[in-house]
Amino acid sequence: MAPHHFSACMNIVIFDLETTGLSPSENEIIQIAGIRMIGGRIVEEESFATFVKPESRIPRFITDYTGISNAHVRNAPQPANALLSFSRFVGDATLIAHNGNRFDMPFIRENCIRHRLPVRTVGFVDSMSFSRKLWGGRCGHGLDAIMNRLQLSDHGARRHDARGDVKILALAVRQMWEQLSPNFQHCPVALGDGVIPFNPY
DNA sequence: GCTAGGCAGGAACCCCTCCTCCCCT
Repeated sequence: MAPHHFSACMNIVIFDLETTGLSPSENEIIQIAGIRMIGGRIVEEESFATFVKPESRIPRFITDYTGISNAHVRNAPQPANALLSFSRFVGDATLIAHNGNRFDMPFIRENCIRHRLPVRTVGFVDSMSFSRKLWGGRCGHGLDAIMNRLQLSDHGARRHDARGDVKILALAVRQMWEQLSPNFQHCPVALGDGVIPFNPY
């Protein structure tokens, strides 16, 4: 089997979560979306998206922010099932999320604990690292700032819906990666670890 | 009309610790 850091750059899943708030220990996941990128090519037809049914109601300000209402999640899978589906989609890919070191990965980890899901380790890269490496520490590294610098439009995607954000993030990652390592032969920023549910199938 | 938790980078300083800001919903 190829070393982890090699396959890491070939098979990537860029993903995003929408939640009921900012605290991984207090708040709940309401949407997961992912899109695959192989060798720098975004594979649109290999996309993943699901709403997730939270135990509590979605606060009004979250519905205003994300466009996701209680009606959207009424018949959605429970968190454990949604996370297991996501894990199957991920396979042995390396994950990328924006500010995922502090937000998305802790949310997944907390949910695995909360719902007693066994976990497995996957490679993880925070896409903010690409921006810091390219543009340094003085400018902003939020997705909006990166979109502006790359002159990326939202391509009609709805911002703050995971399906829209993940498409935009994939384009941004592809461009930033290309500027740092044009052949996509290696990952130009630090590769870390994360956990997602272990899926027995 | 509204909220909250924490990593990483930089400074100051010699190797860690502290601080502040950022960014995600």
